[in-house]
Amino acid sequence: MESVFEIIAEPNRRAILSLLVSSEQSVGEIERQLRMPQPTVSKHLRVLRDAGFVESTVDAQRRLYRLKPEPLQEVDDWLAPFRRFWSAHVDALERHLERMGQHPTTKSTPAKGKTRRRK
Amino acid sequence: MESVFEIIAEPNRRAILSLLVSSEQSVGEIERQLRMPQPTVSKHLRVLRDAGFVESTVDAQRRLYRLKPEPLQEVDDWLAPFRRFWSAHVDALERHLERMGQHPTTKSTPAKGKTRRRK
DNA sequence: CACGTATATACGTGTAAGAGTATATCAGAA
DNA sequence: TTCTGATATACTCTTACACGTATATACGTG
Repeated sequence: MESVFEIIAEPNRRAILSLLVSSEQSVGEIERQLRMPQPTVSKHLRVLRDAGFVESTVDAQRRLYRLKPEPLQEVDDWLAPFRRFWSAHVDALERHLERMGQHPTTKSTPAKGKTRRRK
Repeated sequence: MESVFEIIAEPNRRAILSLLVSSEQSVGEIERQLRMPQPTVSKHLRVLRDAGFVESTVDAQRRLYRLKPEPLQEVDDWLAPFRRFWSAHVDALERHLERMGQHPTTKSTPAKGKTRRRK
């Protein structure tokens, strides 16, 4: 499995991680909320645990899984250089649109702050 | 190929992206710097281009590839909730270490306060 | 034109990973 | 102990994808 990027390439695993960001969950809770078969959940949790994305504690027959920050921070670190790159790009684009006096995609961006867009 | 996460799961593609963050490069330059066979480079560039990670312009026989920000921003956006999560965690850890009177990662603050509390 | 350089694509192959099903393990209740 | 609920693992099957090799396309130069 190797890298953290391969781990989060799997959609179900990303779903599980997103679910755990709010609070810890048991396997059954994950299973029900994400509507995926229990072995699937367990197998993905195994992968996530081996890679350090989650940890678990035992509560009677249940296992409670919770998030661990390090691996995703690694992804975040990898993104750092690109973040610098695209903020420069956004600035350039804004200056360009400014000179053009046009706002084709954004409708009069209110004020300051980073203009984050989502697809 | 679907998602941006699957695209960046491939180590060679990440290497190419990292290379392009500094400036645009031709296929041959990428090939030489990363020491990978030319068809490999071209194929990965094809994937990256189809996914919107890069764009290319023609310069005689060469094609110059450069980075496009949007897909990686998508990754960055997905990371946002987790960032909030782990910054809370770092704070908790720091408070905990504070109570323990230890600073394993930061070199400041010599051993002061013997508040040996356990959780 | 022919030739060399630069890049793209086609084809065949191996391998790994996810899905589904069945079963094993383990804890608690009766 | 036996039964039930909760979770983990084993096994098979299928598919996707990365790779290597070969070839095609395109451009520039002699």
